Amino acid sequence: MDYNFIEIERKWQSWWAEHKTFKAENHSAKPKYYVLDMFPYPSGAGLHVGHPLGYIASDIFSRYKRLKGFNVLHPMGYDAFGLPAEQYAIQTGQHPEKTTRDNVARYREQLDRIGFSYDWDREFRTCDPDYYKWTQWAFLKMFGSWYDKSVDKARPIEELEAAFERGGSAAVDAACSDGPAFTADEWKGFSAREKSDVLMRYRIAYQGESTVNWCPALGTVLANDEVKDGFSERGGHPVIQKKMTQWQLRVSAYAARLLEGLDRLDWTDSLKEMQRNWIGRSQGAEMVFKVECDGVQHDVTIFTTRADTIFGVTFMVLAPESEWVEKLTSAAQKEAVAAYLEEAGKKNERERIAGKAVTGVFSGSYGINPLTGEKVPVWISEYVLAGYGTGAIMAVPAHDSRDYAFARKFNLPIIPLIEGADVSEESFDAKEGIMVNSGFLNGLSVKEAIPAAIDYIEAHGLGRRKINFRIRDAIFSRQRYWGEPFPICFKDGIATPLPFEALPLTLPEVDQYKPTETGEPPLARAKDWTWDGAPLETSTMPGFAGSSAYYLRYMDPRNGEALVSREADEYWRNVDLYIGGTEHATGHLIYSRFWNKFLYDLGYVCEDEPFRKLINQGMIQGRSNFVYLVPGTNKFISLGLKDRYETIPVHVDVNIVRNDRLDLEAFRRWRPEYADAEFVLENGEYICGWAIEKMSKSMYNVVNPDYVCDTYGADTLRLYEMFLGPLEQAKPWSTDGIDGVNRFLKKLWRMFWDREKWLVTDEAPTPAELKTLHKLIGKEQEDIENFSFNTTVSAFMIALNELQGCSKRAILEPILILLSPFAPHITEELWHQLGHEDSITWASFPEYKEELTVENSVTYPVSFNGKTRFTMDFAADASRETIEKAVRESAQTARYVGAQSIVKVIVVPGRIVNVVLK
RNA sequence: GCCCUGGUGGCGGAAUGGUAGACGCGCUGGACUCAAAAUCCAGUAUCCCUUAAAGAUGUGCGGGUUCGAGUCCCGCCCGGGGCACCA
Repeated sequence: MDYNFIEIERKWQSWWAEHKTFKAENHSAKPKYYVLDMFPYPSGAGLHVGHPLGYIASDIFSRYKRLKGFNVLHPMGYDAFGLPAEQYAIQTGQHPEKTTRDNVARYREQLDRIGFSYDWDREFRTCDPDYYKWTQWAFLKMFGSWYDKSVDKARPIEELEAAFERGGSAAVDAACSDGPAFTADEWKGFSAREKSDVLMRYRIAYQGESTVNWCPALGTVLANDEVKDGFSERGGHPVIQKKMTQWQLRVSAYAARLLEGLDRLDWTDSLKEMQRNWIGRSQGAEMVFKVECDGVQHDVTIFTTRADTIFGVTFMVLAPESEWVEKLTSAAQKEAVAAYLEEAGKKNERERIAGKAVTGVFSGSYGINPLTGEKVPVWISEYVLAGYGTGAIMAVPAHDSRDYAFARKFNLPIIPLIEGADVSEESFDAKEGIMVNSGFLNGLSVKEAIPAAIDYIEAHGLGRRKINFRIRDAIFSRQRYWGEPFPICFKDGIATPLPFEALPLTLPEVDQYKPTETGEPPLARAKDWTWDGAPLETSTMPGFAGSSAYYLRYMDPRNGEALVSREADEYWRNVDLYIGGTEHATGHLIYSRFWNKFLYDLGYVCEDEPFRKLINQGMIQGRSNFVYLVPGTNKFISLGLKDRYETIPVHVDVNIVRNDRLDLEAFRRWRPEYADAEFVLENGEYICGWAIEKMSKSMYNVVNPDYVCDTYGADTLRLYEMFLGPLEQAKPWSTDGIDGVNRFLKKLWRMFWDREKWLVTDEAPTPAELKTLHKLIGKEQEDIENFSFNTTVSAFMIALNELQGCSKRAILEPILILLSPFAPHITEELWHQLGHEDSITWASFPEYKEELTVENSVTYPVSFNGKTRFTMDFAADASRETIEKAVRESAQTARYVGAQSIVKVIVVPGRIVNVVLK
């Protein structure tokens, strides 16, 4: 019998499906383990070999955990709302639902071929109304909640109204947008419209005006994480800053908890660091500067992290968008300021970043340094951001490089405050040194001076300690069709939530998927897009809405009454292992944590962090191949000879190259223009050049997993992707070496079969064979737990080499179990051939016996200077010569260390390998 | 600029502070074969050298700690990723 992987893989894939082998029950006596992949967006291009890397790793771990006796939840689904399907719809008129369904079907087919152990009964798409009902539900809950800072959690909005009733806005300490304070009586006197406006400033999902990223080409707003360097992440279109009223999520209210929660997570340092940067906590002080403008006094609050440098303030700066600008512009400067604002407003974000030009204008007003009483001019400049802190700063050019550049440009004074700091060429930004020119702070180090300055400021009522976060609220509406509709209508212009019974509010049909002529979102095209006579919201939710709580839905995917039942939630709790790429560090992984914490506050889920352990699989890059064309001819030169000709490199499809050798016939067939290509060969072969590039169609380096499954089988693909290198490291795909793992599987097969002859016997294994087996068991266990899958595969190869010719059931059976997470098909087949009825999935991981793996060794006492000083362990086969030499050398070593402290020296032929000290 | 990462043969990559280069690919030679494929066996860091033995040199660079450093410490260089007028 031959190793016919095509037949074997097909057979077991359908067997698993029929027997629902991987169905997870929500009740079990076994301990639970939840393994999740970041679900894919089903694009039209299908999967390439890079996609399954993380899926294979998580599948191996799932199967391993099952062998270890866990009840494993390992689900899969699709993040199906999104831009590409919509843009395809705009071009072709095809409904995104249809495109999505087709793409999902193709993904499913490709995934099925790799033999994943998903519980497909739990599959869903985020665009299924049964699913997005719960996305809409969560939104309504956020709409109906506010954030109480005094207890640090979200609470129902009714409780806020009650508090206003009792004591007005002063009665609560809430995370909210800016607005005027009011008393209980004023609240009671407000109209319905006014009350609604006030509450909107407090809601966790709220509508508010802010500067947003507007992408004209896409016709929609984007969240901060969807913009990279001033261009949209999807499509790469320019993005501009625009003030607009949009739905937003008050993520900023959770900033401190999102930051603090990271300490309890088993994530990589780099990913935690990315989130920390994104959240951007900074500790400092708010200080009030009196500012006089045309004889009128104002109190302007600034934020600084360097309160110690207050004696070096030589000017103040306002952000152009700051509301202070209008109040603090003097009559004399009005024109100049207006001109500056207009100029600044024209620039888009990209130019602002790229230019980094120092620009600004004098406002005409002067502030008073609260400590020195000194008068300093107030300037306006775009280097100060309106959205951070208070939108106003005190400038200390001697110790802040941005202030320094500004001071130089506009000739403002620079006062150094740190002993020995030379500020003639550049500012001294470091937080070290001894303070000078700083009144009561003189003589303190910077680290002492910062708290001392803040203490002084607080004691004199000039300001207070303050922690600022960089993270902004998430813009939650998109002017697009293919997303969740908002369950919100506008009754008399007041945003009103739809009742729960109205969910899911399904997407209406529209005749076209693009915005209307007047620039309204596509949903404005829908007929009768109203609820109870009131117009419905026409924007839809962003992509991250559907992916923020999907891990909860897998626990209980068909529940019509709740996102997840309390029972299911309390059983599965949260994700034990989450595998996916780093690209979601500041998007999905922040939003999910926020969303989960919100649901936790309201008591819908029992864990406040969704993903306990997270592993980032590295990206698989493409390995492109080149042929070298002599321009103007049809002649191609092999790599080693190309320098003898004038050539240009041309990308060649990697699928017709093996081990950098070009398949000449396939090349001639590849393109009509190459049909009569000529080749200059070396040693009868055409050697291609290569380069590591992103895997993409245009570079002809895309490798489809189907191709690998056809030629080598899914088991080879799985093993090979793991063998390629460490899971978390980015690495190029190359098919070089795939033969090696394929050979390994064939070798395994031949331990069972010699052509038609069944080889397995019930003979008892030798000690050496047992030693090999137990070495393998120990190594497997350790490496899998550490996600070191590449060395695990190596360990199998070593074991098989050592066990050559051994066809004993007592050895082969445990090996099949060990290997089954990696190569489930071949092991399942051989397992059944050994006479088992049940799936290998339900076998137990073999028990590890350490005593069977200890190296044979002989212990000798070593004496010198007439005394036995220590013992040495030698390999059993070490020669007399070796031993004598080792003793001589170790005696020298012993003198260095002091012989008494040596307990033993382990020696293998030739050299001392281990000196064990007491 | 700041923060993560990583740097080891021809290639992918192994190495709790203890024989550097496991395992695989590739390459060389051999066996089997009419021949090839498949399979199996042996060799394969560099230098010196006909070869071997024996040396010497070797983990980006320069120092240090240690009986002993790819691994730990200090200072650089280079690649990959993230953040960035965030006061």
